[in-house]
Amino acid sequence: MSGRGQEPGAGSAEARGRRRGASGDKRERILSAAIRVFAQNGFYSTRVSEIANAAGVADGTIYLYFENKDHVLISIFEDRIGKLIEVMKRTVAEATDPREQLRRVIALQLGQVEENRDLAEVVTVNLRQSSTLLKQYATPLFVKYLEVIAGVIAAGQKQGVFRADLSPRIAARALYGGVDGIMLTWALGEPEPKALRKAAQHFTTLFLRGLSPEGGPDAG
Amino acid sequence: MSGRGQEPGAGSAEARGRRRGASGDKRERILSAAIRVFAQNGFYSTRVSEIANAAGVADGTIYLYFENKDHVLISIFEDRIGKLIEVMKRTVAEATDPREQLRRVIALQLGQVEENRDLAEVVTVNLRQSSTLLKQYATPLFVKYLEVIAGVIAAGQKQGVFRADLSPRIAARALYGGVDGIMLTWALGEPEPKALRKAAQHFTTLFLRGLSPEGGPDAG
DNA sequence: ATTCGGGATGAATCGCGGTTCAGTAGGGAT
DNA sequence: ATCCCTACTGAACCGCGATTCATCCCGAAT
Repeated sequence: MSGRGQEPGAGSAEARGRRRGASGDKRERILSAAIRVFAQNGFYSTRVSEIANAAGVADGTIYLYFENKDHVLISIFEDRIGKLIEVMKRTVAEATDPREQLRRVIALQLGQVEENRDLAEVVTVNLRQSSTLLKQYATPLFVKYLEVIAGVIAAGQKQGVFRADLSPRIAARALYGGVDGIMLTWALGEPEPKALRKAAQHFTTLFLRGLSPEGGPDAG
Repeated sequence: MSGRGQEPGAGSAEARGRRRGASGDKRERILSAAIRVFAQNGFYSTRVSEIANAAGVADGTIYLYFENKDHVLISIFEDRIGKLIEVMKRTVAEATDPREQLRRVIALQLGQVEENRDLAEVVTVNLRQSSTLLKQYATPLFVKYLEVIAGVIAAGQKQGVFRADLSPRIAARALYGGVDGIMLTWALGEPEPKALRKAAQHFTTLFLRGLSPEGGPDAG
């Protein structure tokens, strides 16, 4: 929030790879450690020293790379979710049939999650922490996400492959909610990856069927 | 967590209505004040003194009725969500057609929420706070909720009004997730009650259509 | 009128943990 | 070999806020 923050390694030194081996990726190490411990304990129950410990750095080092504890979480959103949205846009662009696009979106999302259970937990759980600051950063990303989905649905409606009497934005929320609900129960519960894939399968079927205009059956 | 906690007013005195007017409902006053401020600031950002202030009692009074701050939140879940589940069971029992049952469940839930936006925010946001303690109390309730829904869906499948190739439990999660997603965006966003009702309408349509076995169209 | 008992009060306590910053270390330049 | 520069360290600081408890208050009982 202040105005300091010249992160180390931002200068020319970093570019030519300084220090032991671990120097350049310290920020990254901290972020991924933070994901791990936030997933484990939740944001508020996590001590900065725990993040430092998990990352193998000193407490103070965190503050060389992040303004404060809040910004560690914020950076997780910006880095990881931002990337996810980009990937999602690209994935959508790879197909033309809106049904196929939705299938891919769901698969992508739950697939990502499968590889990174901790990130899933951080996202589903901590997106909701109500600090005004976090809302401020998370909400725009969330909206952007919804817009991508809603866009696909609207396009499908225009093409006539989806029923037109549903609001794309509401349907997008439902899609988000469904995926999120599945992620949540998976993140909290049984770690079997099979379960997740099956759930994705069923949910896709359910959702596409829900959007289908007439008697046209559909499945993933 | 210890073993003290003889809450005041638990004895005979309370039964015959003691003290000013406000005595017997103090616990209730605290709970509803807590819902208000938790919704506003989130659990962790809320000071106990803020709850006390909002309830019009002294800080220490909170501890006459609740073991600690955690238990205030836990009590909200037990009181409010427990009641919601009871009401839901009764609502389900009022209808026989599974489709109608689901319609009512969705309407009930979003209806409740409409009357009590703060509770909605507390539930959607704080159910996820990751303190082990909270999980311990919230998860069983959550499971119970899912079981009610899954039961309705399974019954519908047996009767042949829902497609049988979807796991009732997964569908239940999707229902939960969808409702939750709608609640979330509503709680965070525009306060128009119209929007919520419309969303409920659309979601019901989407979901029932998704469950429909053949070309049988369906709507709420 | 006085005493009794328990609910209510809220200022003081006390531990916790985010943040700081004086000091360390090590690589490069000379 | 020495100096310099900067990333890094981690012990100490300090404010915050949950919790406590000595005290007050008020209705009831006698």
